[in-house]
Parts: sequence; C-alpha cells; structure tokens
Amino acid sequence: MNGMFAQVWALVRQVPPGRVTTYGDVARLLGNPRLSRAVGYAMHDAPGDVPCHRVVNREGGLSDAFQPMGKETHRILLEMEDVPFLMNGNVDLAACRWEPEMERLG
DNA sequence: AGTATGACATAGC
DNA sequence: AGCTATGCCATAC
Repeated sequence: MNGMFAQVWALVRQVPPGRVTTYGDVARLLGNPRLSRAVGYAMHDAPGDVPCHRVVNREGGLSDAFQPMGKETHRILLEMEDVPFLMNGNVDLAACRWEPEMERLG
C-alpha cells in the first residue's frame, strides 16, 4: 500500500469522467517527472476501481496493451464519457486534459 | 546482488 | 513532419 503504485492509483482515481491525464502529468504530480514509465506499470497492476482508461500518453494516444482488451475497449470507455477525439484517433488533450487545479477551483 | 523489461518522454536527425 | 536513438527509473526474475 505504501508503494508508489498506490499513489498513482489514488491520483488516477481523482480524474473525473470526461477528462483524461497523461503518464507524464501523473508522474509530475507525484513529484518525479521521470516516473512516467512506472506509471504505466502501475496501470498494469491497477485494480478494477481505477479508471486507467483515463490515462493516455503525451500525444493523447491510447495504449497498445490495455488490459481488458486492446485500444478498442479503451476508446469505447472514453467515448462513453464524451471524451473528445481528434481526427487522427487520439484524444483531444487540449479540450479534456485534467488539471488538479480544476479540483481546487471547482 | 545484477540484469532485463516496459500502458513514457525527450532529443537528434 | 516523422522516424530512430537514448535517458530514466520502478518492478520482476
């Protein structure tokens, strides 16, 4: 529980529906911008209550190794939350990227 | 212990 | 603008 995975999961759980965050952002929020890769590991071990589908890479691209299924499920889950996609099939980060400051402001 | 792996990110070319 | 190479660091074995 004290591991960094739990920390990552806790953060990802704070991402509201319709918003997404990136591995790098999560890593930065944890205090180490270099932990972006470890964040991916945390996603692999993430329990079901963690909305790992709301985590995408810097380009807004989906993961090649999403657990339940491939990118297909990943995209479906995001679409269900009305997450905007770009023409290239990536998430529109500019429109739905989650920032912790938003939580404070309300 | 040390080596290998990887759901990323960045720098060069 | 798109591809290749390198860095980085927590887990797994």
